[in-house]
Amino acid sequence: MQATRGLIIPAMPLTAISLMGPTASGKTDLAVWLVERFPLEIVSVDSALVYRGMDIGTAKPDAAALARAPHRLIDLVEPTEAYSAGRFKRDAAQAMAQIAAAGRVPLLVGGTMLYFRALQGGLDELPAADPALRAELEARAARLGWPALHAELARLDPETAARLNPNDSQRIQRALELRLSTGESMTALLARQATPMRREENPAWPEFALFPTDRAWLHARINLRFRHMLEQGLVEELRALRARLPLSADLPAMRCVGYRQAWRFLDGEIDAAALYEQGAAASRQLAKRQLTWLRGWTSAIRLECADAGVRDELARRIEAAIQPPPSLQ
RNA sequence: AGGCCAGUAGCUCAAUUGGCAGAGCGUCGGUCUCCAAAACCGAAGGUUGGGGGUUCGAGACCCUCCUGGCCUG
Repeated sequence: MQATRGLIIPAMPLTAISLMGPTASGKTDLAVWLVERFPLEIVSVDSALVYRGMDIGTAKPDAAALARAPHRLIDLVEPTEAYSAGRFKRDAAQAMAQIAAAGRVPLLVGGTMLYFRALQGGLDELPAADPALRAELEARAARLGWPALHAELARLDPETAARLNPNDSQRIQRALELRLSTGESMTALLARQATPMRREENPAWPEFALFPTDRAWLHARINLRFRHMLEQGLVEELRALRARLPLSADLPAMRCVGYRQAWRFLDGEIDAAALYEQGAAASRQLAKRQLTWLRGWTSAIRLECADAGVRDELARRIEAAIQPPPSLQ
């Protein structure tokens, strides 16, 4: 037990606090508010906020918010680059260590659920992505179709092929990539791992999830927010990025919600009305997938985010987590 | 006022000479081991504008009413 900044740290140190939630659920505002009241420091858990220059469409916190509450793991790479869950796991571990060394507790805030899972131990040690090999597989798929590559995978790694749909391009590509680069099947590589996938049953630190039960409420917020993004110049932001960087539509950054649709608008494929409709719809669908993750995330404490009292509720729980009752000390 | 065209799933539209009402998008649910704001899978949803008629059988043909659009005056 040690005293840090006047707080009693429990014998089992509090390594972090997670704040998860679907897009537009109010995570950032809440996190900034919490940082001003507790010895916390924000680590962004968001696969889109890592891209420099993509500010409007990702709802990146503005300068004022960042001044009040600095965020780690935003603006890490150019939109021409590909980030990854593996890299996030390393970057986040480093950020969390630095925050802990400074006597604060990392507040992990975001909606990229695979990244949260990776942090909780759900990513085994596997070779990183191989861009050249992926490009080769991509080219082959363009010629033969993904079902043909799925058939190939069925010969090289029957177990993995059996659980993948013949159209599941990304996972077929990943499994082939592993098999071709290491000579071993993904099945064999995973079987050798000492640490089984932990999933969400045994979190290493407290997890909170903003979970709106009223879908219409969330949809209204999403629609309004996307309209504001367009008014704030999402299209212009992308136009400038395209002028500055050698971007293409198939880059991960350009497949982000809003940017994909703005790209098609700039190319004249859709009009302004369709840009709004399709962008808002993509955002609603993202939220739905995030909610699907959260439903199965049984260890997280759910908070009704449409409720005005959510702030104080969360503050109370965080206070209790940071400073456990005397009986535990 | 008269004439013409249209009305089918939440939206946009298909449906052979009258023969089991479908698709895309959206919506909902799910999958998820280094692209995850990605990629993929599944489901629900219809008194075919209303009423009447012809027919073994009508989304389709006939009558009538309603609604929208266009043209003419």
